[in-house]
Amino acid sequence: MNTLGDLERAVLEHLWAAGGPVPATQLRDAFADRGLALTTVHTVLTRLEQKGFVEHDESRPRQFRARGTREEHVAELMHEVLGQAGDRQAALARFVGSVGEDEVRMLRALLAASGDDPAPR
Amino acid sequence: MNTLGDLERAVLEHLWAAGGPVPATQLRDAFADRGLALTTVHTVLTRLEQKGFVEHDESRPRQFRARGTREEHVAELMHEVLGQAGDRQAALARFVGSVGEDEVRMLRALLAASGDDPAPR
DNA sequence: AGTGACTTTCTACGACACGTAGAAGAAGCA
DNA sequence: TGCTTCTTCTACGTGTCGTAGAAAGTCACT
Repeated sequence: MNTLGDLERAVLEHLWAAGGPVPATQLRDAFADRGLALTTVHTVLTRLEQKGFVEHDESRPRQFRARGTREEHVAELMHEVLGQAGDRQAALARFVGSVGEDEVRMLRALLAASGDDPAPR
Repeated sequence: MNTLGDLERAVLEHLWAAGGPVPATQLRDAFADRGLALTTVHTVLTRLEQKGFVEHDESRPRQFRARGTREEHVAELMHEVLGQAGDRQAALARFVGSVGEDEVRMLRALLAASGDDPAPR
């Protein structure tokens, strides 16, 4: 399922934030506080790629980028988690019940908007 | 966060399904197909207890039970996951957007029900 | 009180994931 | 061609998890 280590997550987070493609060296510099070796960054990127979270092009200094956005990822994870519930309705009810006031409004708006609209992207 | 191994998860699942308190021997028998030793079950239960998922009483053959329901757990996980999103609204939008037709209706009902009611608990 | 059965605790080992990186090979540039 | 940088290969240390043996504790019954 979704097992990402701390560094893996941090790197993926950085790629999400970057938006565009990023060379490994830039990631190493971004985590300068940890003093990571470039090979370490490469290893992590390779593992993230194996897990399907990252891809790279074939330019000389390779450019890495996240596949999908952080929000897509989160939504997907929420689905996976919800899938673990025996009673989906009950789980959704609890989720909605413990969500903030503002978020409830947000949800109402979203549900109203996607009224009979099929495939809202 | 949410790191449960396969066996840990299976045991917790069983406790959730059982509803009530369960002795370790019963769990061992429930997983007879795996031929687990009783001590193995105890180890797993102890670890689950350390992680806050399980508790036991002090009766002679100890009775173990899950803290909280599976649905509570799922709802909590969904919150944790949502918390990882930078843009909560975008994540929620994606989540809602990719949820089934029936579940959308369910959500509408839930949101309508908890109208202006504060603290649904 | 003593013995046998069952329960709980302690300790440990193998497997695997992850953080970490050195060493070697490949590619580009001066 | 030689130097520099990038990429791949391999590996080690640590932590978690599945697994369980050994030891210590508790109970019931004779």
